Amino acid sequence: MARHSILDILNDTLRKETLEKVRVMQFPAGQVLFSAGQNCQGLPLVLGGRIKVQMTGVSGHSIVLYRMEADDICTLSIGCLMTGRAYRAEAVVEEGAEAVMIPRGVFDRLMDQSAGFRLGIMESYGRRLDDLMLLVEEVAFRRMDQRLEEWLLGRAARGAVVITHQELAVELGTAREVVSRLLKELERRNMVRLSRGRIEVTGLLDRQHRAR
Amino acid sequence: MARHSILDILNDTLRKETLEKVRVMQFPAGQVLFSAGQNCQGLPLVLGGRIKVQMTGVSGHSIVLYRMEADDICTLSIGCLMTGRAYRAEAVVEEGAEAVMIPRGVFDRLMDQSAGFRLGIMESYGRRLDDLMLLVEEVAFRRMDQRLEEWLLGRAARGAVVITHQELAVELGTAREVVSRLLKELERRNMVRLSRGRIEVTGLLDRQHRAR
DNA sequence: GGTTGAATGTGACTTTATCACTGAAGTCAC
DNA sequence: GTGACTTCAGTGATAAAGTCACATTCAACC
Repeated sequence: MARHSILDILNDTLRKETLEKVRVMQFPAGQVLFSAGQNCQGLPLVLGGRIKVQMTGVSGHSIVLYRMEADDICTLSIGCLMTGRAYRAEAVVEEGAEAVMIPRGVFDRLMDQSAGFRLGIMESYGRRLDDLMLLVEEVAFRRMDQRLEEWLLGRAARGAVVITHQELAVELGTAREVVSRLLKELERRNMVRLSRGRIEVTGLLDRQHRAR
Repeated sequence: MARHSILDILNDTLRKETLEKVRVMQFPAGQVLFSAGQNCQGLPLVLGGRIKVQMTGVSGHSIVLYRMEADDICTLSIGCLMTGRAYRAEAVVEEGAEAVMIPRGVFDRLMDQSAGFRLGIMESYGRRLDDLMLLVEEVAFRRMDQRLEEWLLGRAARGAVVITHQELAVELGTAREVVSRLLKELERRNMVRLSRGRIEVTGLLDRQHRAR
């Protein structure tokens, strides 16, 4: 069954009516949920899996803006849904995802009838704005070596990640060569072990646990 | 009288009730509308003037995220208002501004009663997300000299701006020295004339009008 | 086992950031 | 008006990051 906290908030009648009008959809890894220039068909409520949202600049470079996981709402879609503008970013499924697509009419009705639903939407928007503001700061001011180390820690503290340098460059919004060189340096310092398409974190320490 | 398009959308009863419960406030240039860490007192609807929203990173550097002018809604405040989280950014009045402060209760009521109000809020959110996404791309991938030229064009095509290099650095999210050097180079090429706290644009051409 | 394409490595060079200053332009007190 | 102060701007040296061009390596597939 479709499990999403924003649906739990609804009263029984409203939830029942909603569930009758939506369908749960499965998205295999790799599938593009939407891409730049496309129009929005409905508001996705993510039930599971992982979806990354990235945009490609005029320069042709891409950067990952944020991720959606279980219980997230695709906030980006709301604006496109309501105003009819096209998406500016692209959403790609990373881990087979499951989502409910809420069509415009149902969304309007839920916004009208449920204060809880409205709160959920507003919260989601707030989080997303926060995420993006933090990203701006990170991209503008933080050093790439630190950002790389943090990414690795967040993703694979003492484990291994399967990712190419190119993909990692898109995560951080930089160039592949920069990632390659920084990783090489980390390997030289015995903090990671590199192999083709795979990075094993062996001795990275969290910044907090290190002397500054 | 308080003129804001999102108030015009309301029906007469609702508008009247709303206007009774809010007050129009004046903010002189330089005043800080809110700053990081503070809690939100209400949703500002901007009636006039100009307010810049900027954040300061852990590094101590600041960057301007976006501006609000007449008819804008301080989207950032909604999240803080609804969830009780503190502001992460700071809003500074640039040109004497006028705004209506909508308290939480009134906001809830408007969201509940007016589909038009909801649409306005959602549109505003969508625009803001778009702005921030574009900013991320700009900061991550575009060259500083181009960004500087565009800023100057957008702000003072063939006129003069009163701004220090430091302030301009915050606009672009870079260091003062970088701005100084780039400006010096533009002056050398007779595209601007520099004086203390003032930049006169004399011969900058819009990119579209130039050969690439 | 050779071919192919993707992934990674690397040198050379440019742009941007950082640091540590110097000097110049305004402001204010007296 | 002159000196003291403060803010703003200029600059050299160096480090970090981005760009370009190409070399090498690896894995997969006939």
